[in-house]
Amino acid sequence: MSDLAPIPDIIIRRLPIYLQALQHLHSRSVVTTNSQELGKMLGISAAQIRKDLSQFGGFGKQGTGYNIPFLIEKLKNILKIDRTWDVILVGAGDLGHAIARYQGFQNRGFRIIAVFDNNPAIIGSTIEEFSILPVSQARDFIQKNRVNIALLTVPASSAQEAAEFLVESGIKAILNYAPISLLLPEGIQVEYLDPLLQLQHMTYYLE
Amino acid sequence: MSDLAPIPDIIIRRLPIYLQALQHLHSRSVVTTNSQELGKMLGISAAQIRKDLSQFGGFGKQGTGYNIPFLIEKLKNILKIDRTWDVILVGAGDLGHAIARYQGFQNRGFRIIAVFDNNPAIIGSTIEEFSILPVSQARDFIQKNRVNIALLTVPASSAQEAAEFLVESGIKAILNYAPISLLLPEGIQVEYLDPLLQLQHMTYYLE
DNA sequence: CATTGTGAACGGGTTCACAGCA
DNA sequence: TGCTGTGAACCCGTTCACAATG
Repeated sequence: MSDLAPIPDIIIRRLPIYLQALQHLHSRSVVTTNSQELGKMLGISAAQIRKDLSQFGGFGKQGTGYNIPFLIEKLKNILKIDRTWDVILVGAGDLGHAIARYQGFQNRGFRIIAVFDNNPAIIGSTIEEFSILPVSQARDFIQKNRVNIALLTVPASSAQEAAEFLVESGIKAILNYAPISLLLPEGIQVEYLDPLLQLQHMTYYLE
Repeated sequence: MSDLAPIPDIIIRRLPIYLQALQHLHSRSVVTTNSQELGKMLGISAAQIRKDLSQFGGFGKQGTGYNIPFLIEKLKNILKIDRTWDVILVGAGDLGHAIARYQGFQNRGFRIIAVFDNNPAIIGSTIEEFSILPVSQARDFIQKNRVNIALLTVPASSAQEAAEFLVESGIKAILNYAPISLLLPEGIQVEYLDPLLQLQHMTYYLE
């Protein structure tokens, strides 16, 4: 627990996966698990799971394994998802519309609280309960509501510009749906979500 | 090019990213680039880009760098995306609907050619030009049309079962939108697409 | 006595530095 | 001269193996 050295990011990336598996077990009323069972579920070695979890403290019990509700709580703590995060959606095109309508985020710790676009033709129209706001109002909104996270669903051609504006406005983490790499200051979290990259990776192994 | 040893998967994963950057440069009519410029665009070291590309042959020219159209062609070859891949969409709930309507795959080397679901209430209804087919017809369809790739957008609770059925029917690659790990035979490609995992990873670094 | 937690060994990906070449 | 291609060095993540323990 005495983390003078930062925890490797690659471990942090696995924690949500562990959490997902644990919640799945929990939903089936399983109370205890162990590194071997988790490993089989996830295709990860038991040793790695033990080593990953041990970075944060002794969550397990020798001889019995891990208590699932307890470990879920701990992982949520570590990942800071023991709360609900407000996020904004920037870009109300087809993709943005689909995401705004999609209920998958709500109840899972993230809540879309506003939708922005800069197309005058759609500003003021509504998606679900959201009235589409002009991007020019985003800065005030972000600061007033202390929003840290943005979902970026603008076209690739304006993604860099939009991202820079969001960062200047106080956004600290961007989930980028646009198929383009963003260059942003150190310390800004960026994740990329492009199904095409994943499809293109898989085809290498086909035929 | 004499690959007795297989190319590490981590390199294959970077190729689509390189391709994306190259296509971006190409669209701006840039004809030549080099490892340093690409590295800056992508946040990857120049040495790594050179080493990755050299795995597949000498694509560059000392002193000048890489010819963009040539390198794009080569990467498409390697990734086998110098053709169009037919894919099926399995699961026509909200998410499946959004993906079926979304035009982002067409014209980028992948084409949805059918949509399946097992809910009698929606079988036969249409999304765009697709008539939703019963899953029971999927096996024949996959085999007749030699489909290799499926987008899986069923609920998490039925994803494992659906995936197994698809694999038995001949599917070789699954892009899994359901928030659950799949256990499938060796040799089947699986990619996971769950925005929540990415959001949960980013929150670790916030505040 | 089954399973964790962990130092040590291992393996492999990344960086370095420079020879080679247009 | 400028940039690629690449062996060697380095670094870091994974696996191994076992002591510790409830």
